[in-house]
Amino acid sequence: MSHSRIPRQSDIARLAGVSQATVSMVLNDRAAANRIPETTQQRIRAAMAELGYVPNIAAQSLRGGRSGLIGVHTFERVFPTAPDDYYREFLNGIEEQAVDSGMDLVLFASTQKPDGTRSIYGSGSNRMRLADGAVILGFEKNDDEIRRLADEGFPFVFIGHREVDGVDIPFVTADYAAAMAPVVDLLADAGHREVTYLAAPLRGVAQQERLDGFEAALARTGASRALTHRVEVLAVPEVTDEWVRAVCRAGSTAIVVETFDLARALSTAIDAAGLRVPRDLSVISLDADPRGDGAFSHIAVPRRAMGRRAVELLLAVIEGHVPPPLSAPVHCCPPSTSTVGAPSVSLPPTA
Amino acid sequence: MSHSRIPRQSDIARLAGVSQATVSMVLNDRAAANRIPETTQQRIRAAMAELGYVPNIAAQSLRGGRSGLIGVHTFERVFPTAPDDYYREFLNGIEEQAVDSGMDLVLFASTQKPDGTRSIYGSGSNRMRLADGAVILGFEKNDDEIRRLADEGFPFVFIGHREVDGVDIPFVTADYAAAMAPVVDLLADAGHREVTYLAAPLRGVAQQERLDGFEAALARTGASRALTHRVEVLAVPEVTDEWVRAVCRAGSTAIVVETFDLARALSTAIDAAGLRVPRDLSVISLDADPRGDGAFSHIAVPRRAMGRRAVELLLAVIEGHVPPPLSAPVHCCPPSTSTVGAPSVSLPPTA
DNA sequence: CTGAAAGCGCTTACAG
DNA sequence: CTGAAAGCGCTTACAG
Repeated sequence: MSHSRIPRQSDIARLAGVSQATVSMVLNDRAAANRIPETTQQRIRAAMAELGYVPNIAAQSLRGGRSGLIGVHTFERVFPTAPDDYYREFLNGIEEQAVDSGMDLVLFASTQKPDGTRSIYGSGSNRMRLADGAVILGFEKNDDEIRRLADEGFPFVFIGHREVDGVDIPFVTADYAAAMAPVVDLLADAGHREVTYLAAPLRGVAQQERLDGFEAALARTGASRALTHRVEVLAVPEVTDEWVRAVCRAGSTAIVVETFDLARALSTAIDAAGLRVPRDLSVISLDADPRGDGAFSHIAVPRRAMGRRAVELLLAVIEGHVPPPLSAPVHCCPPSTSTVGAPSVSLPPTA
Repeated sequence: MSHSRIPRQSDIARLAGVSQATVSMVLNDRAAANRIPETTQQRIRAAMAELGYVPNIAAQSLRGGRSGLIGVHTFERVFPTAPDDYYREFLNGIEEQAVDSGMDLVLFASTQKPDGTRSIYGSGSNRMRLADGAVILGFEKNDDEIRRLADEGFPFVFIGHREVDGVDIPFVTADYAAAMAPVVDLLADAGHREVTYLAAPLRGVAQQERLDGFEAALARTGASRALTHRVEVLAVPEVTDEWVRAVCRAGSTAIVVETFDLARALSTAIDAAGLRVPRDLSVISLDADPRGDGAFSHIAVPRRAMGRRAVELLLAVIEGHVPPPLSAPVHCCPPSTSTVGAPSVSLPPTA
């Protein structure tokens, strides 16, 4: 337990018999450019190994260098208590790419205010500047803080489509519009005339893009295929067998369900209503169940890929390689057909 | 997009007509100590507000030593691909306490080597020093790296019981030994004479402590209650209805299952064997299902509480308040009785 | 090929 | 009551 003082570059320099600046050069691979002889480099590296040298990130960062840190920020809590973490797969992807890129991740927990929301500047100081850049995700957004961040020239990217007046925001989004076309085709091909779109009450960017994409696809094919839709915004507890029966009675023969938690509730409700999919009702989910055992045909939002892509994009922004605005679309997978069938001709049993 | 330079203390000082040092004093609430007049303070605060001043963390950190960062390290991957993340609840707890303590979290992704393992010094530099201290968790351990870390005087705590020769490691563990006593009592009280302990093949610290605790509790009450046990180490796919029948035929009337994934498999297998719990077989799980809908009575490993406690402990270590060695036990909750009944008198149906 | 020096933005004794 | 100065550990021109 020697508790030896943490070595700094000057310690290495002394041991290797060179100047501290030379140590820095070798460390930063500027050795070749500065024509430092291989033997000197080896001596320096040996000294670094012997003393167990590790750069002081704060000093590097202050000097203008890189910290090797990628920030992850949400304007709400990162690890929700709910068992099905919406952020989970994004984080997995971010982490994977961080591993591949040799970066570490900073989760900004200190920015959380008593009300549970998170603020970049709320604590009085922008902790984010510790990192070389940040990936920002989540439902909430705060245009003022985003604008200020951009104004400071801090590199960041969003997961999900974001637009803030006067700021060019690089973001990664899934190509919902493209993914919705096959969904609409599938339903139209099967002969459906009216579909109910079961939407989540929390209208985050991802949710809205799905609905917009769906309606756009519908409009595009509207002329040729006589498929209409109605939208219902429901919370999970509201998705009951009663509701399912009402949907059928109202004339819908298919349901497009927006999120995996609604899909779970819908599956239960359909069972409770004594209906069978796709015999009595066709269903497509616009989100894969993270548990991997979703009841319905679905398109899968490629969250993990989006997380990976966000880090790649951020790294490019940090390098200054990206002329904003730039978005990096990620394709969704098309749905399979198993829970889509022909429209039911008979009305379902009432109560 | 003014890209106005980020204001620093000297900018405020100029605007307020004071020196930069005075700005620093006001900022750090040393104004009173230094008897700076209220009017001057107000002028300074007004200037800070006007320029939107935010302290530079890197500079503060460089000067003061603290980074406000808590490292989280595992010797294996942090975010496994498996849907049921073993680390998940620990991380939730760590994050919660970080929020409460105003610290940020660093996930060391850069330390991952191509084989998927993670090494503190493997990359040539100890990135961990970037943080004020670290919480280390997971199955794997690397005594050499731990020893070196301790030798450097770097503050860290473990989640899970760890012992390394020559190093006093502060850790947080659940009090498995204490939690096993009621489990054994429950089974003995119900009249069971032989119980099968279904153990996970991955013998991590937590697993071993559970088994040790169980056997210790058995030994303690062994004289008075005639309860014997046999241990079977099985992977999830090996937990079949066949196996369940074999267990019953061999004379066990109860099963203690070590982990939640084994518990899930066991539930399916028992159903497949046509048996009912607790009528034909009593079962206790030694781990709560993260999904929250486990089939059996269980004791719950307080992972979230352990995560929180680990951060608290780490902060104490960082402050130098803790005379190592120290362990912070966390109690398990006792099991309820609903899936424990009297031993079945009849043998189960064969095939 | 290598070193001396400036400076990143801050805090903290230390003088006035 | 306030300012000038040192120094935290680094990187990067700039001289030799």
